[in-house]
Amino acid sequence: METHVGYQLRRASAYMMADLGARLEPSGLRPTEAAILLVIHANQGCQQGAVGDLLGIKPANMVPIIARLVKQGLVSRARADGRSHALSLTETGRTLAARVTDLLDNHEAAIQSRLDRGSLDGLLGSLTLLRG
Amino acid sequence: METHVGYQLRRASAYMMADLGARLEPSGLRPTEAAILLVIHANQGCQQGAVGDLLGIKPANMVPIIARLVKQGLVSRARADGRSHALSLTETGRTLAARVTDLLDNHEAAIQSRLDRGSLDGLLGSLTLLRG
DNA sequence: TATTGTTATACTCTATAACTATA
DNA sequence: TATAGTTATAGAGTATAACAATA
Repeated sequence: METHVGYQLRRASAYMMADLGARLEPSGLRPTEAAILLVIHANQGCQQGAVGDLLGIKPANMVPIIARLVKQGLVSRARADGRSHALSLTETGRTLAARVTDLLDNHEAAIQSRLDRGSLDGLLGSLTLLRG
Repeated sequence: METHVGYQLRRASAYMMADLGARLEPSGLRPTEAAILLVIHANQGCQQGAVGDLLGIKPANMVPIIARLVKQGLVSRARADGRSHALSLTETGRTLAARVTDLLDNHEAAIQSRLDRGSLDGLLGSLTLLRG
């Protein structure tokens, strides 16, 4: 299996997700929730569907995730028009987003410390080509 | 998110798993089952726990997977000692393994066609460094 | 008619804890 | 005591189909 890119990709991704999940634990967020929080933070007032499109999450799966973030007091929804909601972070949400950004930076630093600069750039380029 | 290795890894892996799942459909196997089938094929008589160790699958999760492969008539178990089973492929299992190998080769070829030789080698090297 | 979001549901993979049987 | 496997259960992420409300 060592020369199978697909398999190595899967194993590396699984390892990273486990690392990220552990690092995010103090935030109380799961990886997907953390990603959504940061996307909303960077795009205040965005629509739910747009966030899903950006992260590759189907509309049907966005619903319970957003509902939980709202319930936790991190995200607020304002009626944009009759069928869409504008999402933004609450004060609590913004504070947590800053914390999550730090945790995620630590995670990325841990990954990147295993590779030299050239390998990192090459890896990012290759992954982008494989992404879809 | 474009410069986050962890995130790009996750997206690339998800895309690949979807592709692999679709390509394996005619075999009736899921990606994890296909990997196990090929490992047993390459290691006739191996123990269940050894397969799990190799693929990073916990013992508790191996149980239903192997049970299903046995039920499908692809894998047979022989008592090795009182507590371990030696796994091997049935005739049907070997035939399917050959087919699965072809499907997996197609999958890998599709991935690798997006990268040049140097990028591919670099990617495999980097993924190995990140794997654990 | 097309868009936005929702409900309900199922599947795949993974994780932990507690257990049996054997060595 | 340690090993191999098992049972039961939960969680996280993703998928599809059918639907309501709005534009």
